[in-house]
Amino acid sequence: MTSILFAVDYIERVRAQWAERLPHVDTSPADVGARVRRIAALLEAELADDLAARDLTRAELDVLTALRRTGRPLRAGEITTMTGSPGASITKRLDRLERAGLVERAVHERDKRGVLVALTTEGEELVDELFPRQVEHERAALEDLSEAERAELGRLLAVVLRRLDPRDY
Amino acid sequence: MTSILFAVDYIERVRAQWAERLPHVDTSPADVGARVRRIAALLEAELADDLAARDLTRAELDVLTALRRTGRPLRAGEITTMTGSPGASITKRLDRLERAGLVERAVHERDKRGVLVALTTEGEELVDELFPRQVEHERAALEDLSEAERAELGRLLAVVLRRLDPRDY
DNA sequence: CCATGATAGTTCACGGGTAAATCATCATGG
DNA sequence: CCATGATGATTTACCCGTGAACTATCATGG
Repeated sequence: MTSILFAVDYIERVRAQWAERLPHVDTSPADVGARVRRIAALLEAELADDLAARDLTRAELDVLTALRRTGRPLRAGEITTMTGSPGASITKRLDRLERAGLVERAVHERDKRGVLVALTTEGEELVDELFPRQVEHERAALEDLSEAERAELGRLLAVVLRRLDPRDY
Repeated sequence: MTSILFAVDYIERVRAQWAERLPHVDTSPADVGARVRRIAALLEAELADDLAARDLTRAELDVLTALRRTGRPLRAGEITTMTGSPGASITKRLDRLERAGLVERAVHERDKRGVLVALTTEGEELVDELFPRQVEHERAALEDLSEAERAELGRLLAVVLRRLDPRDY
C-alpha cells in the first residue's frame, strides 16, 4: 500500500521537472503516452537483441513475418503495404534477405514487371523459432498482472487505438 | 455490447493469421504488446508530422527537451545519458541544432575537454510551443476513456513498465 | 497494332545513427 | 613535475532508410 505511494518512477520524475519549468501546462495526460512509448521501446530493444544474435534487423523480421503469416509468396508491392515501408526500403531489405538465403525472388509470370517473394525453408524455420520467443517476451512483461487485469489492459488499449486510427478497424 | 463482439481490429486479424500458421503457439499475450507498439508508433508519427513543419527530428527534440526540463546548460555527456543515445549521435545532433540556432556550445571552463550546451532563446521558445501541443495530442488519444479508466490504464502500464525495467524506479 | 500513359520495382543521392578510432585535456603517482 | 592512463567529445567509415528519378513492362484507345 505505502509501496504504491512511494513508487515514483522515471516518468513521474520527468513530469515533476516539467511542472517546475512550465507550471501552467497540465502534463497529467502525458503519463499514459510516456509509459506506452517507454514500454514499446523496451519491447523493441529486447527483440532487437534477440535478432542481433541472428544478424537480423527488426525491419527485416517484419518482411519475414509478413510472408510467414500470409502463408504464400507475396508481391513486393504487397509487402510495402503490409509493412508500411516505402518501396525503396523493401528493395534493399529483400537484397539483404536474399543474400542471407532467407528469401527468394522470382519474376511474376503474368506480369513481368512484378516480383514474387517467397520464404526459403531456412527463412521459414527462422521465423518459427523467433516468433514464439517474441510472444514469450511479451507474456513475461505481463507477469505481474492478474488475468482480469490483462484483459482490462487490452480493452483499454483497444479503445485508445481505435481513437488514434479508426481505419485500423 | 454487440459492437464490442464485432469490433475485430487489425491486431486481431493478424493474430488470426498466426493461429492458422502456428496453431500450437498461444498468441494471446501478444495482444497487449502489439497494441502498445502500435499506439506508440501512431503517437510518434503524429509528433513527427508536427516536427517536420519546423524541420526538426524527434531525436533533435529529445535533446531540446532534455535541456528545457533540466533548466540549466548540460554537458554533452549528460545529454547522452538522458537520451540514451551514443555520443557520436549527440555530436551530430548538436551540430545541426547549433547550425539552426537553437542551441549553443561553449567549452567548459573547469574541464576544457567538456562542452556545455545551452538552449538559445529561440530554442527555448520552440520547445515551449511544441511540448504543450504534444501533451494535447496525447490527451486527445485518451478522449474515449473516463477519468477512472485513464487512471486504471496508467496504473496497469506502470506495473508492466516496472517489470520490464526495474531500474526505471 | 502502335503510341501513350500507368504501374512495379530498382537505382541514385543524401541524411541520420552508430561503433571504433582519434584527439585533446585532465588526474595520478612516482 | 612529468609520464601514463583515464576521460570527454569528435571524427571516420559504414549501414540503413527514404524521396525522387529512372527502367521495364503492361493496358488502352485511336
